[in-house]
Amino acid sequence: MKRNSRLSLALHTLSHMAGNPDRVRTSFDIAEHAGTNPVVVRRVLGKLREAGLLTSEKGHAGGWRLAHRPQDITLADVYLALDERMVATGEVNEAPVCSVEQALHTRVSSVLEEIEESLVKRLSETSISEVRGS
Amino acid sequence: MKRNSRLSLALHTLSHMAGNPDRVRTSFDIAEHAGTNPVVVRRVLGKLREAGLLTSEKGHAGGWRLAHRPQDITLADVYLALDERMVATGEVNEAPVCSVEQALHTRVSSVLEEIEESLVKRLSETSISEVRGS
DNA sequence: ACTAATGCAACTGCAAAAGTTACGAAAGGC
DNA sequence: GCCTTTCGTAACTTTTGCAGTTGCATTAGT
Repeated sequence: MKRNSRLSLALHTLSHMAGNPDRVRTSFDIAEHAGTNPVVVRRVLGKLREAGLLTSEKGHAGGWRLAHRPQDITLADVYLALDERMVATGEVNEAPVCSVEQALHTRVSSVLEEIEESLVKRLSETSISEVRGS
Repeated sequence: MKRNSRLSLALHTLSHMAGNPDRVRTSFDIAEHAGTNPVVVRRVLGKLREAGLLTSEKGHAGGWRLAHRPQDITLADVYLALDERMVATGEVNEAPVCSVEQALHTRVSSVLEEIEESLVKRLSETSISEVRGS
């Protein structure tokens, strides 16, 4: 797993959960399936819990579960929960050195923001329950 | 300079060149203005030369110059010359572990490819000569 | 009590990219 | 012809972000 690994992990996990929503899964099981580490899983899924997509329970028989029906969770929900912003950075030009750079930044940023929006819109058209069926 | 630093450097430099196309600039001058290092500048601008956007000359009075009229060079040309692909990765799933992951990858990749295309299209609408004027 | 799970903080390891140094090649001025 | 200036490029070092790891506290079920 290389680039966008957090997003990949999150989407992969939730897609599986969508196929069997009642089953509770431990970080350990998820990590094993995804070829990673329970702590990493908890870090990533923790963000999804903060966003209200998942719930987690401690102790015996604890683990992770979807907070909503699979068809009510879209790829955009997952993407936004991780606040990754693949396209636009939202960075602020700390020291706007020269006017050309400033103008350029403004111009490019607005394009990137627009593209970012259309990415989210596109992702919101697919729920995690409909990933199967190519 | 942080993320997308190569692209930032390239766009910034070319935008300046567009404002005074006949002036030859050395890597040293460009680096100084951009707050970086001549070798880094040569690395980045070298890609643009390969793509036919710039020419460089060695020796006394050598340096960098635009290969075309500023209005004929678009932001997309620069972006593509660096082959950065901000959105889509073009990565191939080396070991498609499970069918869910496979289906997910297919689905997400097609969205990202589409977004990548629209980014390039959007960037191609602006030339480096029209960066001024917010 | 004991065990199994999350939550979290701190540290390590690694890989990608920038930065740096060094040297060779070419072009022009003297 | 020699010297300076510039690019071209390779090799190395530094920085940085992130995954991975370890350790421990907390919580819940048996």
